[in-house]
Amino acid sequence: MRVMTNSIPQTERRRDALSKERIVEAAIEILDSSGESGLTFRALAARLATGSGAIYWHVANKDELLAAATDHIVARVMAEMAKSPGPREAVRTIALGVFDAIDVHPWVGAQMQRAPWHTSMLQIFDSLGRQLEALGVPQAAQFDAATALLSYILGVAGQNASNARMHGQDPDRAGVLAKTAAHWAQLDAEEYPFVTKVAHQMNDHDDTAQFLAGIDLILAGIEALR
Amino acid sequence: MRVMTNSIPQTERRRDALSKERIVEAAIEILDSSGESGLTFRALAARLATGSGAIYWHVANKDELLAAATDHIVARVMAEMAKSPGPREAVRTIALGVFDAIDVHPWVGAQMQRAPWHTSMLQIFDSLGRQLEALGVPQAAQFDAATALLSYILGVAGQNASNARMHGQDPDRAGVLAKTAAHWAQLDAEEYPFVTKVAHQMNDHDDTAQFLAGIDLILAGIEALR
DNA sequence: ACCTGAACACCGTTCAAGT
DNA sequence: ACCTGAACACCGTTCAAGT
Repeated sequence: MRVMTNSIPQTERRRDALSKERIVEAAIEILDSSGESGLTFRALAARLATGSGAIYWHVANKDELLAAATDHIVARVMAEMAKSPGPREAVRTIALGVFDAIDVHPWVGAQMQRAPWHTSMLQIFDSLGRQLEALGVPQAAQFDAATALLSYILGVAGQNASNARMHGQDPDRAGVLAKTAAHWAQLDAEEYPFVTKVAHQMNDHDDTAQFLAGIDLILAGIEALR
Repeated sequence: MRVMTNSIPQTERRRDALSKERIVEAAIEILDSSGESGLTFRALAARLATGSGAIYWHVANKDELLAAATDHIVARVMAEMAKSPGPREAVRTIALGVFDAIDVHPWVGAQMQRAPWHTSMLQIFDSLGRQLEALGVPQAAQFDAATALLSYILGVAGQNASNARMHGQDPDRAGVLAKTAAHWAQLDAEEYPFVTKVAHQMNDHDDTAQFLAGIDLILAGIEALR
């Protein structure tokens, strides 16, 4: 008769055992609450009630940790993406999904910039590219068009990330905009004729609407290719 | 009779005296040769044959140093910009000037992302915006259009910076592209139908041409606004 | 196999002490 | 007024030692 051991099988660990998943989840929580500068291996180890070296057993280094955290967010975005009727709407939906995710997790924007050809970016790139055929874009132009869309999205993503870095979790978004508008308005009109002219538009300014306006501009240019 | 001191007037210092200008110049040299990670106050102090604390007498902190270095590069780009005949060409010239500067100084791309509303960025933003009137863009749409152009430029800038961070001063750009193309080609065609389709285009790939193709796409969209 | 936590080799920044 | 360089408070990462 074989003796049954009461040891826990390898696939079924203690609730509080360390794993890459738990580490990534904790990292995302720290990134969301304390920003990019708040994520240190010491802070992460403290939250997981372990030593900083233990994390290195599951994760190679900080780059891999940030990449895994970004993958986690992007995967969720792509999964929740409802099928859209037309290709034009699909592109807007993808772009908006990324934009909203970065609004909630600004550090994702910085990470996307840092590793633009990582898996999570390739998923977005591919789903953008898939729509271009349906839009009637010639084969030869599809690559450039998809790259343009992705570059624009990454540009806005990076700016949102740096805004968050600068102003933290500042709830007074309107106040920041008003301050910028006032600063622009008082610039030398000889040196900055355009900025002084559009300064007032900074006040009643909708980030999301402006982002979509840019997407529409590129889409209009793409449709002109036919 | 007043005694003439032989002390050097304040405006005319010793050749090797420290100054913000000399510090910024040295910082740019280090950034160009060793990349962003090479610029430390210790390395900078060593190159200037002084103590690290001395730098802080002329520069508040590392952020100010990076901003000043970026201003220096951007100012040169904007100054060398020849007047272009039409507004369409002017936008392309500005964009190309920024693109080329970032090609030589990839760290500028990262810094532009970090501080998008700094003086040097405002100059670019303004000179882009000035062309839109001549393009016949309605007043209400000019702000969005200029922002879209800048966001796209910043997006490409950030990607170039991260490429440089990854591959350093790697002269084998073609080899890197070939490697990426090979990687894309062997991806699962079910999961990445678009990426696998365009993989071969990564091989004979011209960064500058692709960047300008994106600018032209946005310009075509802008011209459709009339 | 996995975890601990001290130790190492760095950072940016400060500051008492010099000239 | 400007410079020096040791010191401080951090980092990411490693690794001998534990379980």
